[in-house]
Amino acid sequence: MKRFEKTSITIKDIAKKAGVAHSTVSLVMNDREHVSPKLREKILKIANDMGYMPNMVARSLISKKSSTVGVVFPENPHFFTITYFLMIIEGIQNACKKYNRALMFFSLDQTKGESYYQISRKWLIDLMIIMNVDYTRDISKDIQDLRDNGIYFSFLTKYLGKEKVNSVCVDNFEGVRIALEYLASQGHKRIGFIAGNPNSADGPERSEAYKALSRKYGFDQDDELTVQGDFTFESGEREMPKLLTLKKRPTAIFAASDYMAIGAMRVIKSQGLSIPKDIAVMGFDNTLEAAYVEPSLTTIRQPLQEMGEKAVDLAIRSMNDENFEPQTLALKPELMKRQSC
Amino acid sequence: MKRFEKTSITIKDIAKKAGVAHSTVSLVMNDREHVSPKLREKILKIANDMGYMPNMVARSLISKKSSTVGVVFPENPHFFTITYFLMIIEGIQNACKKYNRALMFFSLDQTKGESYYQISRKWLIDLMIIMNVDYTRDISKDIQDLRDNGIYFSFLTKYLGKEKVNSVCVDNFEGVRIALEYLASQGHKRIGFIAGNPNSADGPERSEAYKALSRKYGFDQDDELTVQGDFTFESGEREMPKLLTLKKRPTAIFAASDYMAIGAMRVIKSQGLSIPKDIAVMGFDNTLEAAYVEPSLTTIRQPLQEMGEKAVDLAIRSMNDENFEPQTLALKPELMKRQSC
DNA sequence: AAATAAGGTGTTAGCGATAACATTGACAAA
DNA sequence: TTTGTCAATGTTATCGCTAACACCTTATTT
Repeated sequence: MKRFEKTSITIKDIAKKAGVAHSTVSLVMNDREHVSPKLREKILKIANDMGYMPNMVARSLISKKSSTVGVVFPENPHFFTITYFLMIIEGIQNACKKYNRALMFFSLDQTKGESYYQISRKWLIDLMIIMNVDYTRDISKDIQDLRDNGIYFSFLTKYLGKEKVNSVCVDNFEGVRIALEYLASQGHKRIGFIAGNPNSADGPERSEAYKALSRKYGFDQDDELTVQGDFTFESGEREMPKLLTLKKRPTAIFAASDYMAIGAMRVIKSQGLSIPKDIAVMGFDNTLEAAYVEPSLTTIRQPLQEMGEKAVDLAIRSMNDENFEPQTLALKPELMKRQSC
Repeated sequence: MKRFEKTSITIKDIAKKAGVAHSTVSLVMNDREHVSPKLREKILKIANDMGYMPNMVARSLISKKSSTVGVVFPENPHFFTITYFLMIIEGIQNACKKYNRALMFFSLDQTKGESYYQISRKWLIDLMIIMNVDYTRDISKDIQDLRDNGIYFSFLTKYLGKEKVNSVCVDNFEGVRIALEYLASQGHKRIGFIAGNPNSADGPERSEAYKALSRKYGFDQDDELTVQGDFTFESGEREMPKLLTLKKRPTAIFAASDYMAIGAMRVIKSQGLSIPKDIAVMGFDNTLEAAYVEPSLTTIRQPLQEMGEKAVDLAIRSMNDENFEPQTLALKPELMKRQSC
């Protein structure tokens, strides 16, 4: 055995020292029955004295599952600097602590060409959180593969496919309603709307909610009041001038994301206009930056940490309960009153 | 074999189909020699057709190393919402892509009581990035354990112990110099300094640089011009009033972190004072928020992404080259001129 | 033409753990 | 005493993969 110069303490070492079979040690380590309390004590003591650490990899191999949570996130090169995702990850991390699992990250970019299932199999991950869905490709097959192989997962964002899957999202309709109600209560009647990424799940949903509700609240219905962004700061900066140069300027702007709202604010301020006196601005998400901008951004809070945590919870429940029906959790948003409205 | 109902494609399946031994398939999969090009082609084709994915866990077990990078981060409960760390993680993530490794996260909180080495052994991680060091406990032993067991690692922040280890940090002295030079060039002579966490590596270093250089640039030397923060927003908010109520008010504030600078700015603005007209503010770090606050924060940029990437690079080099001397990389900071000065 | 080298490929033994199954032994029932 | 039962352990076979080594071909050398 010269191949491995250094070997760490294994159950065999413990077994030898305790004068028992290694399988007995395994039973003790897994808190299973059929071991007398006295022997159990003895083995635990020896294991502790020797500084035994279970080898999770060996465990994973035999059990065909690693006790990790795999998070698959989008191809976006600057994923990690988007605080929106970060706050979700914090929630996932909390859940991992709770369930005593390690956390692994996969960017689809990195694993180019590999499907969710392939990633999971490669690393024996039995629990996946899929952070967004690229709706330009069909993922029914991916889902089927995961299902067929006993891999439990949740989507983070609403899943738009036909399948019943675990997914956690925010109640966009309610969020938009709260936002518009607040704007209405402030006396606004003419609202500019900056829509979000049409290829996402949230973008169209918020747009539709806006369309439906703006009528209800008696806002002006001109088409030119809606411009198309993609959730990014830059798109807010790009689209805002279109709204500012309208013959009849809106008195308030509702952006489908904080980033777009912040981009829009920058344009508004650069025109020498005052927020909220000349134009009020309302965002959506409550990312970290919302509290830091000047004036601070009134926005709709998504419970992002909670969403991350719940996504893991759902997947765990699916795993533990055969009969658990995959479900979509739409969490309630909340109005964050700040200075921009 | 009823224990495992479903089995995914293994090298044995491929070997059987190709009519060779599974070890030959292994050679092909690992791009090793001693396989004729023709056979290699054939095996690769079959593997591809069957949708073969190597089982990284089995690979890890036999080779005693998983091709992952383990990132150990501090106990801080809100770690993930601190953009400072996030930008570093983005760099680490980039490096992982480069070296084709997966990324695992461990919060020390989660793995309470486990040492760096124990974590690494548990998951067979042979490459670790240690995100901060709690200098209140001795980690010489941890380092020795890692070394003894062939685990390569880098610290992210300057390592203050005696051992020679890989570590990546920013050149704090140079950063402070650039900051103070700029303030001096703006005509400031009376500068308030908000110091950072004294238990970190960066805090004291920046304080000392400030002490040494403020004299050189001819700034006022009153002790009361320095207050003690801990890098957080709250500490900036807490300490700023002490500087504002000095008999002779400073004309500029230099905070050892952006978060403290932003906290200080909030206090200054709440007093009806104008930034930078009444008081200029200079930060340190260039976290995401610096660009969003109003007025935007002039600060010293730490190349955070680059630091994360370099930390992995160093560890990899240690691994690949027996003779590579562990080293400390002090990256050059950069002045980000914005509106607050 | 025989000996040697060198390239390909198969055989086999683990890595550290779990789990099915076999075995042992103590104690109760017959 | 004999048999049966069941709890407590031991034996052994994998998990999917890598690597040492044996073996069998072919080229190359003399």
